[in-house]
Order: sequence, then structure tokens, then C-alpha cells
Amino acid sequence: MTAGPPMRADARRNRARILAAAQSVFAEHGPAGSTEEVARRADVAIGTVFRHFPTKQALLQAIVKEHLAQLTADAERLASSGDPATALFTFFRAVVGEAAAASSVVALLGEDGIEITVDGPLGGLADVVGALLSAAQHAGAIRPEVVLDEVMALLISTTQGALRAGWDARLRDRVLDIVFAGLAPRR
Amino acid sequence: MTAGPPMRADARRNRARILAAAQSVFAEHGPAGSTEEVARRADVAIGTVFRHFPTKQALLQAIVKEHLAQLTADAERLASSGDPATALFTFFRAVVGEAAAASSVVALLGEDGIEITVDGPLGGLADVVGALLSAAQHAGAIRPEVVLDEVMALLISTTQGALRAGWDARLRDRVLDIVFAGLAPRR
Amino acid sequence: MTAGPPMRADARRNRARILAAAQSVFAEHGPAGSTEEVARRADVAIGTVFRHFPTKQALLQAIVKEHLAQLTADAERLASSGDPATALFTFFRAVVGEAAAASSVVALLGEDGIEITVDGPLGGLADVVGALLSAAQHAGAIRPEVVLDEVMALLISTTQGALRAGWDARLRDRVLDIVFAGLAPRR
Amino acid sequence: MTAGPPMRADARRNRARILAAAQSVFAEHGPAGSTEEVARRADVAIGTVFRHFPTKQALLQAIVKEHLAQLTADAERLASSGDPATALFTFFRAVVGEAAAASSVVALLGEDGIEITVDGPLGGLADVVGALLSAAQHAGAIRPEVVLDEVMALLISTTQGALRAGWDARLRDRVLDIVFAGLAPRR
DNA sequence: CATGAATGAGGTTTCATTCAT
DNA sequence: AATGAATGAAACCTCATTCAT
Repeated sequence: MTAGPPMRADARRNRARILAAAQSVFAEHGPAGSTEEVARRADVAIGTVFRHFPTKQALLQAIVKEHLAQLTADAERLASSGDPATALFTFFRAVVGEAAAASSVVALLGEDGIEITVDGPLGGLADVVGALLSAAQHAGAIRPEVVLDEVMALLISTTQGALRAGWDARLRDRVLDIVFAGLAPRR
Repeated sequence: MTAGPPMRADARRNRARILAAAQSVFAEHGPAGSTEEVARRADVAIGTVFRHFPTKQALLQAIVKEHLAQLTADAERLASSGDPATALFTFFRAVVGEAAAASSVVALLGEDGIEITVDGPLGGLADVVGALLSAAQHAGAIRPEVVLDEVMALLISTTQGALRAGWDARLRDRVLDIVFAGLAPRR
Repeated sequence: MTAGPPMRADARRNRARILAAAQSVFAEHGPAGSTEEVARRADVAIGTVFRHFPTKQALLQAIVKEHLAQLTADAERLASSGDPATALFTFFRAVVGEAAAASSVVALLGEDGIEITVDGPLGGLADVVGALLSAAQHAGAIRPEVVLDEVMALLISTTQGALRAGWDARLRDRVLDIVFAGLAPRR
Repeated sequence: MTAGPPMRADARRNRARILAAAQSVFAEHGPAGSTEEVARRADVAIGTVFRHFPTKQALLQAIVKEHLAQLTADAERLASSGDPATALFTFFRAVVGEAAAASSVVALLGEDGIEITVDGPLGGLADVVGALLSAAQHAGAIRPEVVLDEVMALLISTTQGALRAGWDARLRDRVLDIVFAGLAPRR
């Protein structure tokens, strides 16, 4: 690792403020958020942002890295102190809950992208999926208490997961097997 | 609906080419893809794109709409002709498979966003989640044949799903209940 | 003059409709008004506009020409039938009144240009001119009933006139002599 | 007023250059002049123009504002030091003279708008107005030394004034009364 | 080190004009 | 002759990045 002289106190303070500002800007606008807005919220000049992070990419990566480090620390805490049978589930819920919260912020501010809601353009699709769901439930392949919203949410989730993480065919199959097992009736 | 005179042959041809080009451009670069690139791939002047779709938003919406219409048609076919017990699962697999294919294209071309792979920056997190997983398996809360990749894939999926669709707390709980049921041992 | 075969009836009808549409479009938006808007209001395809007037310039010129022909006809009527002592003044009033009416339309629609009103950015200037006016009135050089609005209006008028018509120094002097004589007390 | 830190030297220099360039560009082409041309004449990159004036409107307004401030300063000087009986007239002449000079530039470069000259398309109209003028002079309603050019210039001036400033009926009448008094014989 | 002005490529959009239908 | 789709230059504006202060 490049060690160099230890960072000056003000430099370290600025680095932290920039990261925090970037966190909030990119949470609201996605990667489209502007570097200048980050500088503004960090109350720092634009040049300072670029001294700490030589490109916008670097800034984005630093945020992701920090976020992951945070998550990792949380998970470690659970691993050493929680109930082994439920620790994973607890962690899972925490992570997903955080994402949902971030997304609410975006929704409040008026999304600039495309709407992905069941009430919106997905309506037509949801109707047909609803039909497929009923059929599967009548055939006894899916538990009766499962509702359409849940199935659509799972569909969107796995689709986005596959889209962003580049699953290969085997992983895809196994992931869906798990989801489908979750939908199936208890034997 | 506004019917008007039927579109001229060349206009209809161009509209289709533009949509196809846009499909591929936005699949590769996301909404950040440029309208000029769309025009280039459609082999059409930039003005033609804007004659058919007066804003970039309109173009994006048209693509989403068309994609959804396609999916809906597929689902309808399955609803009327497939085995009710499996039709939903078949559809689910098809959609997720398509997303995964699109994502491979992106991977080939070098993503401009942030990498989300288990080998990359997620490595550290994956290690801890692996520990949580083992613990849960030892405690008999998760089936022994489930592997880390699958859990990470489910985590990323649900996170992205929540992020993009704005789930409320109840939906979130129920979706995760289903996923967790899928991970639990068969009684 | 290019005579050619006489215009077809529909062609002549279209020509008239285009001129009328252009009249209204350019009255509202100035020369910045778009040719396509003209076609729309004339209920004619854009190609037809260009068949009749090969460039936008030609269209603008045709309008001006027609407007002038109209004014000329009005003036001729007055010349042959009106009271010689007042005919010119009558004509003058009619022309200026028409311009003021057109300008009201623009004002109603929300101007896109720069505001030229006494209440707006002209305010500061108006104050000083008011001082100059008072001084001149006290000195007996300008009639006491003249008010600031009138002087500002004359200033704007002559400025715009000079700006658009390219007066030489002699004409400028004589025009202002006349205006100043109009402001001076009756001997 | 928002004071903030004083502008950096280079920024102030550029701001001035941009304003000067804009002055000349808009003098030549009117508001249709392009912002890029302004940047070119100021020898500055396009981004710099937009850093100083976030929209084209802002740039236009800044110019008008500056011009008015200049005129106001001139008028103030006259108000405090000139002969009260003639100060207003002096100011009037200066302003109109300036406009005429700007218009000469336009004429040299070839106007893109519509020509408004007595020799051009106004010719026909001028003939009739000439007739009205002669009649009025014979009737003793207008001084004999007034010539057609002057009347046409006054007509164009007041028309443009009314067109751009949106006069109401009363102001229009009073302005024309003054002009007509200026044309009338001295009693 | 921090500042913030300058850069300039590139994005979206408009619109006069051409030309196949 | 009319239609209206296509063209493409050019406009306005944004923003990641550089560099003088």
C-alpha cells in the first residue's frame, strides 16, 4: 500500500465530509449526481474533491467500499454475538431494509428515471402474472397465502440481481430453485 | 386513441429501427446511453429520432412499454397453453434468463458503473456472510447444500429490488419470509 | 416579371392561408416564430409552405410587402377622400394604433425577450430623465403639461427608429428638431 | 445584496470581455445572436460564458442592465452640470445618436431581418404619404419646410416604439399630439 | 493544500430545408 | 401540387476535469 506521510488533519476531515456528501448525493440522484453538488454539500471547493478522488469513478468506488466495510462490520458483530440460527436472516433484513429506505428518499424527491411500480406501466404484466399465480395455487404448486405483490417483488428482485451481477446459467437456476422452494407448500 | 392516417412505410421502418437501436444502447449503458448513439446505430439522422420520440424520456418510456408488452404476451401464451403448476416458474426463469443475458453484454463491454461481483470488492463481505451461513447450517436453520454464491445472489437481488421498487415494510417482510422459507430445510 | 401559367385555384387558396398564418405567428413570436407553426396554423404541410416561399426570409418579406400594400391602400383612400389638413394625422394614428395592438397580444402571451417598460429596468433611467424634464420645464423650455411617460415614450420611439432604419446625422437632427418643437411651449 | 468574496482578477477580466463581446454580437444580430459567437469574440471557452451568465436570458439582461446604468450615469452628469433648458435635449440626442451608430454597423454587415428603408419596399407607401404631406402643407396644417424623409422617420419611430413598449391608447394619443405639434406651423 | 475559474467535449433539442412518396 | 418524413447544422447547456491563483 502507498503509505506516504500521514494525512494532515484538515485533509482527513475534508475526505470524510466529501464521502458523506457523496453518499447523500448519489443516494438521491444515482450515479448521475454531479460532482459539483457533492462539493457544495461537503462545503468544499471542487478542486478539493478531485485532490482526494482523482475521478468520479474513484469517488463512487470509495463510497461502495465504505458501505461494504460498514456492512461487513455489522455482519461480524452478528457472527460473534448473535443466535447462529437467525443471524444471517437478521443481517439480510437489515440490508434490504436499508435499500428500501434509500429508495423512499428517491421516491419522495420525484424520480427522473422510469417508474417501476405495480400500479404504473407494470399493470398489464401484473394481471397476467396474477393469472399464472392463481393457476399454480389451484394446482397446489404454490402456497395459497402468497399474493401477487410478493411474486412481482421477487420477479423484479431476481431480474435486477441477474442484470447487475451477471449470473451464469447454473447460479441462476439454483437461485430460482431456492425462491421457488420458498413459494411451494410445506410438505 | 388518436388514430390519424396510417404511418408512412419509411416512417414505420425507421421507428422500428430506432427502437431496436435504443434497446441495445440502453441495455449496454443504461439510461445514460446517448441519443446520438441510438441514431448512429439505427443509421438515421438525429432529427429523425426526435421526430419519433420528442424527448429522451419518451424514447426510454417507449422501450420499457414495448418490453413489458412483449413479456405480457409471453405470459399470456403460457397462461393459456402451459401446465398450470409450472407456468409461472417457466415464465420467471425466462425473464430472469433474459436479464442475465443482457448483463453479459454489459460485462463484455466493460461496465462504466460499479462492479458488483463476489470476486471484486464484495469479497470481504462475502467472507463474513459465509460465516453466518455456516453457522445457520450447523444450527439446522438452512439446508446444507445451499452455497455462499446463492446466498449472495439472493442478497443482491432483494436489495436491488427494494432499492428500485420502493417496498414498504410489510412487503419487505413477506418477500424475505418467502426467500427464507426457500432456504430452510424441508420439514 | 415571371408570369408563367396562372396559379391553380387550390394553390392560390393555400398561398393566402399561409400568409395569414404567418401573419399571426410572426405577430406573436417575432421572426423567431417557426415555419412549422405557420404550416400548422395554415393547415397545410410544411412542404407546401416551401413550395410557395422558398425560404423563411421570402415568407417574411412577403408579409411585410403585403402589410405595406395594405397600408398604402389605406393611405390612398384617405388621400382621395379625407380632409387634407388632417388626413396625414389620421393615417399616422391608425398605423401606430395597429402596432400598439400587436404589441398587446405579445404582452398577453408572455414576452420571451427583454422587458422594455418604465416600471421595469428602465426605472432608474426614468428617474433621472424626470429630473431633466422638470428642469427644462422650470426653465420654460418645455410645456408644463408634458409628463415623464410621454418623454420616455418619445425617447424609446426615436431610439428604435434610428436603430432599425439607420438614420444619418442630418436626418437624425431634423427628426429630433421636430420632436423638440412639439415639446416646446407655444410662442 | 449578496456580497461574497470579491471576484478573482481573471474572473472579473473575463466577465468584462464577455459583456463586451455580447454587446457587439447582439448589436449585430439582435437577440438571435448566438452565445457561442459571444464566447468566440471574448476569446473564452463556452463554459466560461455560462459560468458567468447561467442562461442566454441572463446574459441579455446583464447587457441591458449595464447599458441602462451607463445611460443613467450620463443623464445624472448632465442633470448636475448642464444648462437646465437644454440638458434633456442634449441627452436625447446622444441616445438616439448611439442607436443610429449601432444600426450603421448592422447595415454594413448585411441585416438578416427585414429591410426598413425608404428606398426599399417602403417606396410605394412613401409616395402616398408624400401626397398626404403635401396636402397637409397646402392646407397650412404642417410647416412647409418639413420633408417626406422626416415624416417617414417619425412614423417608423412611433410605430416601433408602440410595438415594443405596449402603449395604451391614452399614452399613444399624447405622444402623437406632441409629434403633431412639432410638425405644425408656429403660431 | 485549498480554491474556484476555465476548459471543451458531448448531450439534448430545434428547425430551416430537402426529397421520396 | 401536396404531403410529411428525413436531414443535419447549430443552438443552448452540463459537467468531469485541469490549472492558475
